[in-house]
Amino acid sequence: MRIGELASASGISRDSLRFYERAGLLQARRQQNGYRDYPAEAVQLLLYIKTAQKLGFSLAEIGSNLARLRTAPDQEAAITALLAAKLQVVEQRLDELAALRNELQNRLGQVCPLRLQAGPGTSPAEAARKLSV
Amino acid sequence: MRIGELASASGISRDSLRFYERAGLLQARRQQNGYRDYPAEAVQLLLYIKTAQKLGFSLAEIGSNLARLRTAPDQEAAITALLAAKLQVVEQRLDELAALRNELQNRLGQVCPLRLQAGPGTSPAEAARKLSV
DNA sequence: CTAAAGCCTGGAGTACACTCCAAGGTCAAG
DNA sequence: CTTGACCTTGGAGTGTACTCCAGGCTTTAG
Repeated sequence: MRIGELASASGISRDSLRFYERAGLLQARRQQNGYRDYPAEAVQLLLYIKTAQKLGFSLAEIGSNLARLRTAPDQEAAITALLAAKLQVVEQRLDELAALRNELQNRLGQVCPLRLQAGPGTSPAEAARKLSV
Repeated sequence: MRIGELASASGISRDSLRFYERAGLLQARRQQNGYRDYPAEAVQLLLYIKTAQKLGFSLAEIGSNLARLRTAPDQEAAITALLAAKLQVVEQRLDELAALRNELQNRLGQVCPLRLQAGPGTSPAEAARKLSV
């Protein structure tokens, strides 16, 4: 599989794929002509990378996770550990966001969210204060 | 209030405060000697900025939100609209994260999350495939 | 055989949000 | 009157994750 195919199969630009290679996330064999040659599984690996990014992992973190995975004596245990760690991150973010949502809902739940505090001649800074969550 | 005081009161570095000024987020009057002079409300405004950043708004977005706020004919309606927009963003992120959490929990819920698929000689790419959420 | 499409490399550029620095002005304490 | 803390400016540097480009091979289609 050449880089262009992988790019369209994964939805990740050729330039990004080469960038990932420099970052150590994605290896490629080379054909005689020097072209990169990817195994079919690379698509899945990129899917994983994308997901991890969505979860807020940096490429560096993803890379070291993959490296740990490669060298783990018990790969299944390693994967379970990674999943558990991911789950923790996700749940922490969920909590934070839920707290923010509740704050917002409280303020919107009032008939007029600012009526109790607002006076005439409200300054921008005052308005901002009322916006602070 | 001078920049150093505001920095320690808000937990934002002096350099960042000057950066925010260049970005149009934070104005300051000047004293005779040229020193920046901030009103006490600046602390609250920075609190709002921090919160908005946590919510994933870029400084540019935050700046234009503040500008809209400043010029809104009905400031209360404008704030309500901003809060509602924020709430939408937060809820969308909550949904995405919840979906990811469910995926992770499903995989972890199995006695061994990979037992059904794993065989001998599992390659890194295969392992990654199983990690794809 | 030629043209187009695809690949290679190294390096520059971009956007974001800082962060640090040099060179210098201001001010209060000792 | 000096020392040290604090302030000013402009500009350079950092890290992340790309994105684009020039210059030059290789391959494929007609």
